[in-house]
Amino acid sequence: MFCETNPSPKALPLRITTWNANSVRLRGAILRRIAAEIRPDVLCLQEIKVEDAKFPHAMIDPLGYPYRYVHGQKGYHGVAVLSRLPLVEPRFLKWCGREDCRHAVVGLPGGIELHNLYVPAGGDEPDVETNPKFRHKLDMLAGLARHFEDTREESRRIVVVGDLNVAPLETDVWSHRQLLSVVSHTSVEVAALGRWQRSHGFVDALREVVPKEKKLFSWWSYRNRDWQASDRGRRLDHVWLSPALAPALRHAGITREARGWEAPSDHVPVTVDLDA
DNA sequence: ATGGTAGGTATCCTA
Repeated sequence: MFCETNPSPKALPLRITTWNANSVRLRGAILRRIAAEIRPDVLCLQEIKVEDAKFPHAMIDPLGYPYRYVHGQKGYHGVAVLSRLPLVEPRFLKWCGREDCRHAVVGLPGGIELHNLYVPAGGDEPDVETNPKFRHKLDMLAGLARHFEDTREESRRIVVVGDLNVAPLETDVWSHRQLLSVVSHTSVEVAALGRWQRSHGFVDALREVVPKEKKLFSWWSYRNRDWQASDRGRRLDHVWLSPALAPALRHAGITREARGWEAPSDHVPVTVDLDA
């Protein structure tokens, strides 16, 4: 369905990868492998866990990403965009009246608007009355839905990427039944994510390519002895395309083996190819 | 039902 039309005679091949690095300063070796083996044109990072002034630019200089937008803070959260292509009007958005660095927006050549997001994990208890982190997560998802609904414009060519910290489908977790009351897969979160997705008619790029019946994960906890053997994963990292951009989708995939690389993040890279 | 590991930071918080 996504190969029927060529949206532009001068379509630009564009590979975008999203990855929750879980501390960018510890991931030099993995960043080198992503640059060499996945070779994205644009690499979106979440949980860089570093303030802008201490971002490891020297470590990234050899990788061929001269255009960078860093939106970080000390210790927690933080997002960054590394690009081979110029970034147009890079900026950040704030949510829930907080100073958290969770959302960067950059323009790419061809009029593409790229949103790089880190949604709160939400703590342990899926109860907004007792757990302020869960309330924050639902508030941010609701705020994003409102924002994209209020600014909806069918011609906008939008890519939303990031760690959205919700696994929406039954096959996005290792056990739907056992995770129904575990934060990331509760019905209230899935509904909130769905409202945001529908607010702008976003297409879930990975599920355009991988059938919904097939299990698909992008995160495996550090707390399992053997992530590969137990395979208790979840799909928390996503790429969405606006309706105007969805026909440009050519491929999408998850670099599962990166979970087994030396000194891994608990998340692996998720990549899409567009003819944009 | 529980605890398991990793990262930032400076004593526990977050995931």
